[in-house]
Amino acid sequence: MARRSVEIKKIEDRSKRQVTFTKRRQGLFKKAGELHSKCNADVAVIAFSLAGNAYAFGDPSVPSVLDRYYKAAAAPPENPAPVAGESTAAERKVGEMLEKVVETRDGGQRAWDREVDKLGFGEIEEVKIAMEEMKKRIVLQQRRILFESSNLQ
Amino acid sequence: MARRSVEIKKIEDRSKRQVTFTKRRQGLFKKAGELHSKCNADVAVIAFSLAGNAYAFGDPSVPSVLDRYYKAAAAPPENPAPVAGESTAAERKVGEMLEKVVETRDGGQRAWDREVDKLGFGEIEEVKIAMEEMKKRIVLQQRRILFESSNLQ
DNA sequence: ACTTCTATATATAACCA
DNA sequence: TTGGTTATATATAGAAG
Repeated sequence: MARRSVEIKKIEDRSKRQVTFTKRRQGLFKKAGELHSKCNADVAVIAFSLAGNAYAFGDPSVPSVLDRYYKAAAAPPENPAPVAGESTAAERKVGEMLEKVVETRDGGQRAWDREVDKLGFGEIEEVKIAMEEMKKRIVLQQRRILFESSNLQ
Repeated sequence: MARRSVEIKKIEDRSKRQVTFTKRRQGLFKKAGELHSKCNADVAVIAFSLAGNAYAFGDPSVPSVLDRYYKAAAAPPENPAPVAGESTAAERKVGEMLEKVVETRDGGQRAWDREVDKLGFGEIEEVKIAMEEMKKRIVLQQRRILFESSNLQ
């Protein structure tokens, strides 16, 4: 690359690091664009500067590539959609509760109540925390949907 | 780069294109990793081959970078995270209910029940349908989280 | 298809403005 | 900060196994 050998270690000097980040980011985006035009491959690159600024590049667009990625990652052909991907026991529990409530379409207003009643006393707090996490995810997901068509930089 | 000049145009020969894609993808991922280690920058790269296979690289991980990206894209500094990005009235209602339940951390097992009781008779069905939609999103989201530590490649 | 192996094109670290 | 210039390090197209 340059006048000295590559030195894979972190650059300490803030100013130099900023310059290097900018140059390498440009190079990375250019490479990504070439991969797209030469190989007709969809590609997206996202990078955050230390300052916290987001830079993104996508061909044909960042959101389209990310959507494709989520679909590919979420539904690998050989795994036919295991019903719940919950990662903790409490989250699994919440998933089960939602399942039950959703299934009870005929049902009284007490569907939620019945599900909650089934919980042991100690589970309540765990489930609430899990619920909180899950709600954050829902909000994130919805923000994502809202910004489906937008592109940074 | 190589023995001839670069030719930005699409490579027609399938076999050559495949080889070029693999080589350039590796190069791109390597560059991304260097950007991370040298500049301490979070970075993600996603590429799809023409065959439709997904390849992803992320430091510190693909999902963490994507989450950061969505937050940055969805919450520009002047919009301080509006609590709900729900798109329908029923989904907004579900969001409010979740909020209430989550807030009642002290609370009895009846938090859900109380929230459901507040609904008008006609709202119940709408809320259930919204819940169903939201649950789908949760499942998708959770599948996504499952792939948090994995790097396709 | 997948590896090495070059010859050469590009990218870029250090300078300098 | 930003934008060149240049000397070198890397990346990679094509070839050959």
